[in-house]
Amino acid sequence: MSVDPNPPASAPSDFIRDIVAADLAARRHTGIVTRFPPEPNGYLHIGHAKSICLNFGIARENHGRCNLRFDDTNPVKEDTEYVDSITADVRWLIAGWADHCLGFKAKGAKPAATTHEGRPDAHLPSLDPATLDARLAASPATAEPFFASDYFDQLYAYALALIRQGKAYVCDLSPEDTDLYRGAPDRPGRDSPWRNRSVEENLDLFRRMKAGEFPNGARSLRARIDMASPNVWLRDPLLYRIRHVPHHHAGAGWCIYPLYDYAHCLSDYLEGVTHSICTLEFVDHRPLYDWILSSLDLPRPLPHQYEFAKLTPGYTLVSKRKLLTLVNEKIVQGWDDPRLPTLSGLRRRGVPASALRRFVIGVGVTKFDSLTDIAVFEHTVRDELNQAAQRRLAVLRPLRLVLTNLAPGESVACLATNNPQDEHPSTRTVPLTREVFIESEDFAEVPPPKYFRLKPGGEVRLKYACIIRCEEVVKDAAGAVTEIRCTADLSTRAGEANADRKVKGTIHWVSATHGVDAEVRLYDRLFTVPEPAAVEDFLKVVNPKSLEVVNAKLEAALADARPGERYQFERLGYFTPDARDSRPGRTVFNRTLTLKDTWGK
RNA sequence: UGCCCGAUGGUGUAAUGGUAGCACAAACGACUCUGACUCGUUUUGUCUAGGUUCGAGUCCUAGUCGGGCAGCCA
Repeated sequence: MSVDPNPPASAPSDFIRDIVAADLAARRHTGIVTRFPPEPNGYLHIGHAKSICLNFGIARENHGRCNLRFDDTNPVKEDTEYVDSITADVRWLIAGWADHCLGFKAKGAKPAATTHEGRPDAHLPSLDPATLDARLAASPATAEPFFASDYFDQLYAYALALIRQGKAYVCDLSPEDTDLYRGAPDRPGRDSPWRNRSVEENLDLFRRMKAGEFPNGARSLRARIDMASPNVWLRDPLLYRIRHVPHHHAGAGWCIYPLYDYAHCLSDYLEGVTHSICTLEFVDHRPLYDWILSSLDLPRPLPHQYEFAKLTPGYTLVSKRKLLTLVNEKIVQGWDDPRLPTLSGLRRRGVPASALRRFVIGVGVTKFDSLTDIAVFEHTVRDELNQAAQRRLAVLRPLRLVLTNLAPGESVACLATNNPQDEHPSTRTVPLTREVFIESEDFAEVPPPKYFRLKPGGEVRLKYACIIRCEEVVKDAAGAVTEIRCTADLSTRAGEANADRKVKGTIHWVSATHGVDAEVRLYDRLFTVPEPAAVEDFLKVVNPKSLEVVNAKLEAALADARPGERYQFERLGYFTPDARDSRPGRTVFNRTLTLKDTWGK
């Protein structure tokens, strides 16, 4: 026996992981199965990332699995477009981290009738995740995520069983009357007049509901629990409603659809889920989750529900409805707009999945609703990108600068470091020419205090090149600066006699003759306040400067940058080619984040 | 005036009856061919009141404050 020389650094611990560990220690389960259960009615966002990382994280720490399951019990709001985007987003987020825990099933598979310890059962475990990748690579059409709608037959059978036990009944109350009979949180409800129908009548009516004999809303199947319960979710909650609409995954065979509370716990059971982790608003539903499962004669260990506080990051929104408003009102340009906290938006913006994971894992898991400082997220992204991003020179707002002592055709080769964070950094050559562009804010005719960039008569170093002195400022008729004329001291280049001469400022630049033009999109926070969700009209606090488009000058090496690559434009920030709008020969860059700026503006 | 959940620096969290720690943020300083990175220093905290205990952020009681719950949404 040897001790692991490299135990995982600070393995995360929280109240849910403690429960999982205790369950394992007590041998309540032989393996851990979690699930991530989105409804396919919108795009995944950073809040979902926390849930994904929690569920997949627990699976990977315990050599378990996490099933991706679509909670698709309401066909009127759902669409396969979302199934596809959600599947892609999840796989992107966990790639290289928890792929080996991803629970998928064989395409078209449904729960199989089995027996467990001599008792009848139904079960749909996941495919072995270890072979899933190979399977998907060889034949993508043979595996798919789980769908609650694949359990409709089994769920129907369970409903019949509940009816036979007198634990469910068909209710003829209209939706309005159902509301009235439910009472209020501080006032008990009243029994439905249909609560005491015979088992035979309930069976007959429920079969006829399924057969399509009744219109939408005419009847429902309800659990028979307690109309006076202080917990409103126990006041004979609906199990099935009538909806004469086809289903995007299950097809046209159904006109009754189960509700969340009924479908979710049983879906967990059918898949062999051990720990069903959801957000705080479901705490009140837990007794119902347990009631349904314990009311049926289920032979395998029952899953249990645990709740945690969802992630609420500052300066943004994570409400599907409000996100949809931003998209529909054209405040942003789609679900994958880089300003949105959607996973597709963050990906397009250039945020690495690894940084997103580190962030959502780092905020911790508690039962306390909190507002997470977006600076923590930004710090995490900068930290990852600082390590990984290649450095390049780019000028966002060009100002022409002429080096008067260089000849017009002259080109001085300068060695630039690709990434100083690398242990053995590689280099590239950038050409210094008579005319270059510098950042217009790196010159000030009347410099503010402590300004150590270029000013009349002042000196500054051109990064990777040499020290220059500002000799002359050229202006147009309106008095605006159009050109700076300087002399270059080539003896201060690396390797030359005066290479070590110090000047306070170093600025970036791009050769006017070798540089290329590019559209660069400068993104900023979408909202001007830390908690836009708390504002009456969130559209009033949209940041009018959340996107600025500039025509930038880039060093030539950037001409064939590809989507997926990430760069640091020195002294400016992190940028990535836009995957949607870039064309060969015309790369569009998105700014992921600026560099931290302790000098301020 | 029902039920449920919660409360630790500015923010997010850790401490599982025994030294209140970490990260971010902020401030100052060092370094610097990125005002980045890195490094150093500093500021700020257990909601209140009782109780149990040698000892309480932790356990108990009461209160205060905050959040959730009355979809045929999830």
